[in-house]
Formats: sequence, structure tokens, C-alpha cells
Amino acid sequence: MGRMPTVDDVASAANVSRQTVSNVLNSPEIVRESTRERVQEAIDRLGYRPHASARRLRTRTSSTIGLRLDPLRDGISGAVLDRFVHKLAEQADARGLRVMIFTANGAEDELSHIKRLRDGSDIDAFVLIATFHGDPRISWLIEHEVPFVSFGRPWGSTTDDHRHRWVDVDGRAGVRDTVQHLRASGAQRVGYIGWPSPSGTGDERRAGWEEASGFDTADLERYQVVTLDGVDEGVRSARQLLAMDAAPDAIVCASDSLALGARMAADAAGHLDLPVVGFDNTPVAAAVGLSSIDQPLDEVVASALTLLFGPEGGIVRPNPDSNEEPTHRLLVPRLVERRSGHRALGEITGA
Amino acid sequence: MGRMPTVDDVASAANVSRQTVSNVLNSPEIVRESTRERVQEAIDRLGYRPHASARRLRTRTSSTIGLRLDPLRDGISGAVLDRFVHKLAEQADARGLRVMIFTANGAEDELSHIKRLRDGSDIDAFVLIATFHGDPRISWLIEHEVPFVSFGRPWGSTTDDHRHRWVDVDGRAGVRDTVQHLRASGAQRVGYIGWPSPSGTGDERRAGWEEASGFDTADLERYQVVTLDGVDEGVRSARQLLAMDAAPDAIVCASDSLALGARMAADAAGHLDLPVVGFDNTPVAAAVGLSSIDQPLDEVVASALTLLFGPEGGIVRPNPDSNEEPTHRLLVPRLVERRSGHRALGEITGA
DNA sequence: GTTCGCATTTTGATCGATCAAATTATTCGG
DNA sequence: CCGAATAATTTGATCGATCAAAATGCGAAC
Repeated sequence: MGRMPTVDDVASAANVSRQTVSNVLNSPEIVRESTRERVQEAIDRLGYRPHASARRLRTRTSSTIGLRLDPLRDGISGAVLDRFVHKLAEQADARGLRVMIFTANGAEDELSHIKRLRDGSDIDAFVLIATFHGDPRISWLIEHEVPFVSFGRPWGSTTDDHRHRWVDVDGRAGVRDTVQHLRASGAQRVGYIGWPSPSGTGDERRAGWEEASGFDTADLERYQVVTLDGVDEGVRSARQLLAMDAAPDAIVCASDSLALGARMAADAAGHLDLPVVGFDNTPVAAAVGLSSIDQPLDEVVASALTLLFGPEGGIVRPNPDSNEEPTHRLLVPRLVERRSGHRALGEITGA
Repeated sequence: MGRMPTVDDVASAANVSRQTVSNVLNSPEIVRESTRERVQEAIDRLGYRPHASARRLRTRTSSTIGLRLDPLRDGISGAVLDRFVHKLAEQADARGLRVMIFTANGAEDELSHIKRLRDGSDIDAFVLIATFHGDPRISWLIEHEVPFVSFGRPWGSTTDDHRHRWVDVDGRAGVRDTVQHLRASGAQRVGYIGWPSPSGTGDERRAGWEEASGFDTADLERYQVVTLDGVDEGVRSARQLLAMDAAPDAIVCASDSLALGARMAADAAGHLDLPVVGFDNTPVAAAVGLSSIDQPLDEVVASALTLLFGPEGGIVRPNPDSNEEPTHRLLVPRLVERRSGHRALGEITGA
């Protein structure tokens, strides 16, 4: 394999100067059409491709997004982030951006990675996932004016800092709509299985249930179970709810793991028609025919990139100035119903 | 944020020349100890980090691995590749390598991405996953002497081409060992649920079952079901097997999706103790307590990197010369048993 | 005390592109 | 047909590092 052609090679092949070749690539509108065609023809004929590192050295931008992969989760819910990663790669590509991934043990470790990648001019902007209360990454990035966007709203103090661009899914609205839908479909008492507080996302989802459940304070206590995530936990919690005097006739869960357990417990207890709804619409939910609240990841990713780079561009925008455009987006998830009309898990296990 | 320090800044701070600073970073052994310390101190004090693009421009290497993410799978099994991606990022990091991801629609599209990334000197080496029979990527990469390694053996003609470095998991041995183990534990007739031929991995797994099953030709036909992947398909296939006259008393499946379906069908039919084994040991298998054959992904990734870069280095090695060292590794998966002693799916649904 | 050899450090050139400014070509009004 | 204004193109410098080769220092041998 011979040496790769450079701008100079193309330039002499097309009888123009380097800069003109560069202009054809980067600002074609300022080059006369006849010249542009001639240069383009030379580019195609020689198979020229700009050397990414040389360009980056000069322009001081890398057109690369950094993304930290979270520690592997044993649960089912990890799949959401995998889908997110995939879609980010897809859409970044469409904008001519590259995605570089890395892993880290904890926020501190991640910060050192971020510094290294940032200082090496390897990466222009970062995408953060799984933000949490008092996240040190966020304050550091703001402090050092590193462009970033997070999937997950800022929990805590920096909520209204316009320098923090974020996208999130309104779990509260998603659960609220779902509960309303269930009640409109005839459910009298919608129970809830969720995670212990404080948990940013978990608390929001619970709040959605509380708003739409129609329960008084006492019943709000009775009709919810607080538990860690997991299938076993879902089984136990659902059993507990179904053993009540006026047992719930529908159950909403904070995750698909919990919902899967709840579904199994409900089926085992003979409640084949009891609606059970999970969250995240993971492959598992689809595989076993479980209703679930789906996060619109396409929109999440599109919004994240728009906040970072603007509607079209592929160039990093400076940190947003105070009160121009919104620096965040809150998207509404939608319920994917799978139970009615679909072969039910219960039809199988009970067959 | 002021301008980042460069080698020259460090050099004048430590009263040495640029090159000495460069040497401290890249060949510390040739710098006198006292000088090295002085320079190092200046590096630390100024917070200097080498500019990655500048270095790459000069050295013509990027220390970056390209990885294409497969199209999203709706099934449960996609999780294996996610774990692979994660572990690759982890181990690459430990070697000072970066991982860049991209997506593509089909092998042709992927090739054009590969060309672009390669020609832009963005990427030194590629990692391919999900290889298939007559994979055009492989021949192109070999042809153009682009370093690469695949997770997945070459199916078909190029099997013994030493220029193709690959790592794979010996599904045949994994299934064979599992079947032997089941028979040693008392199973008389081990059934098999797998995918239609031709399927590289699928055929290997079936072969493992055939070798260890102890069946004659006729029974080999009777005790296996051929079906596409999916939970529903697993349910149907298991029902079919369990309805036989001398029904199997253990079932091995080509995937966790199938196994989950089979488990559910077996439980529903009252065979709570019937061993069902899946493949891939996905989070779902762990969540519902399903036995599964686990791919040693840590070793897979470690082997892949070793084949590409050598035991320690972070520099791309030239394409392997003919018959020096092995250019592939075949790893043996191991069975993770979850049924015995573990709370069974049956205990719940049957409770 | 010179000289040779080795260890250590410095200097000049270069990687491939873009920026900023200078230069040349073209258009248009009068 | 000329000169100014604008369009198009070219030239010189530069981004930050490493390579290759030259220069310097230093101890041992003669």
C-alpha cells in the first residue's frame, strides 16, 4: 500500500494550490464552479482523504464526542444505556462526528479520564449518562468550560445553571399518563412498586403515580412497595400487594425487572388479566410480552446533539450564553401496551 | 482557561530542550535520572499533557481501535456484544488505547466507514464482531493490510489464512461438556433446541450436542428442534419435545431466549426439576435463575488485544508473518448452573 | 594531556492540514 | 477602455509533537 495522497498531491494533479483544495473541502461556495469540479475529480481519482490528525492539530477541534460506559449492570435495565450508545453512534455519524468510549471506576476516575482526553485534544465534548445528586463531573466540566450534555437532569443545586445542557425523559409524566390510562380503562386501584428514596429518577416516577392514583395519603402508603431493583424483589413486592384486602387491580413498576417479577407473581396467583407495566421497554419486556413505558431514545439523542452542536452543525458551539435559547429538553415517554390482544405470559405458564 | 502548555513550555521551565521533554515521555531510559526528575516535576507543575493529534500526525499512529456496533437486536442475546464492547473499552484503556465506535447498515456500508477512518489515520486497527460466511470485510482488510482481529472465527474459505487474526469461543466444546455433565448427573435423554443451518455458531453448538448426546442417527433427529431465535419459539419447541413418548429429561438450547421459553414451558407442564440450559449467560438468565453457558469475555478481549498488539505493547504490530506464532485463539466457555439449590422459576410461578 | 567512545542533550526538518494575508483575476459602472 | 470593487486563488506561517542527525559532555585508556 503506497503512501496516502495529501492536499499537495491533489493540488498539483488539479493544477491549483493546496489552499484551493482545502477550500473545496471546507468552503466549497467560495471556489469557482469549474475549479471545484476539477479539484473534486482529482480528489476522487487519487482517492484522497484528509488526514484527520493534521486537521485537528491545526483547527484545534477533534469532532469527537467522549462517552463513558457505565459499569456493567447485572440487571435487565442496563439495556437502555446500550440502546442509547448505539443511537448516539448512529446520529453522531450522520453529523460527521466520531464517538470515543471509555470506562471508569467512579466519578473521580472518570474525571481523570476526562481531563486526559480533553487536554490531549482528543475530544471536543462529552456526553454524560446516569447523573446523580451532587455529581462532581458536572461542576468540573462547567468550571473548565468543557462542552458537554447530560442524559439525565441535574439533581440538586445546579438545576437552573444554563451552562449545563441536559436532556431527560419525564418519568413523572410517563407514569402519570399510564396510571390515568389504566384508570380510564377500568382499574380502580393502581399499585406501585418502586425504589427507595432518594433516587432522582425513582422519586419522579413515584410522584407521577401519586398524582394520578386518586389515593388519599393513607392509601398512597398502602398501595406502594419500596424495594431495590430486581426480578426477585418484584415477585415479593407483587405478592405483598396482591395479598391485601382490597388488592390493586393494576400495578405499575419503576423498572422492567420489577415488572417481570410482578408479572410472574400475578400470573402464579391467577391474575392473568391484571395489568402490569414496567419502565424502559427493554428487549426482555418485548420478548415476554410485557407492557412498558418506552423512553424515546431517538429524540433523546437528537436533542442532546442539537444542544451541543446546534441544529445542523458538526462544530462545537461555545458554552451557551445566558438566556438565549433553552439549554435543556424534557421528553415525554409513551406506554407500549403488550398485554391485550397479545399472547400473555399467563397463557403459557398457565396452559 | 488559558492556553495549554506545550513541550516548549515544559522545556524552558525545566531548562532543557523540547526533545528531552519528549524523551522523558517516550524513552525515559535514555535520559539521565536527575534530568528526568526535573522535567517530570515541570510537567506536573504545569499540568502538561501531550497533544494527541500532533503526536499522531508525526508518528502516523493513532492508538485507536475501531469497533462497529451491530444493528440493535430486539432479542435478549444482544447483551453479549454489549458486554464485549464494555470489556474492550476497559482493557484497551489499560493499554493506553482508545476505542472509537461507529455503526453501519450492512457489510458494504461498514467497509466504506472503515476506509474513511483508516485513510484519515483515525484508526490503527479494527475489531470485527459477528463475522459470517464469505464476510467481505475480512478479505478487504487482509488485502489492504489493515490490522484487525475478529471475535468470531472465519467461516468458510479463509479459515487458515494466517493474516486473519481471530478469537472465538468453542461453542461445540461448551455444549458437549454441558451435555456430558447432564448425563453424568443422571439425565438419560438430553434434547436440543437450536437454529436452522447454515449458521456458523449454531451449527457448532448443535455438533457439540450430537457428539455427547449418545443418540443414534434416528434419535438425533427426534430429540432436536430447529427454530428461529425467540422466547415464543422456545416455548413452542419445548412443548413439542416434552410431548414426545420418551420425552427428554434435560434440554440444552442455543440461546438464552430459547432457554427462557423452554424453562417457562417446562415449568408450566410441571417439570420443575427438568434441567434447561441456555447460552451466553445474559443478565436475563441471571435474573430469572436460568443455567447458561458463559462465554469468557474477559479472556476473549484480552486475547484479541494480544493478537493485535502483542502481550504488552500498545503499538500496532505489522501483519503477522507466516508461521511464527498462532494467529488465533479458541476459548472454552463454561456452564453456570443456577437451578440446583437456587430458587427456581418454577417455585415462583407454581407457588 | 589528548583522544576515543559512549552517554546525553540539542538542533533543524517534518508530518498534513488550515489560517491570515497577499496576490492575481474578473466584473462592472462611468 | 480605465479604475475601483469584488471574486478567486496563492503564498508564507503555524498548530505540537517526533525523527534524524549533529553537538556536547564525560570518563577511561594511552
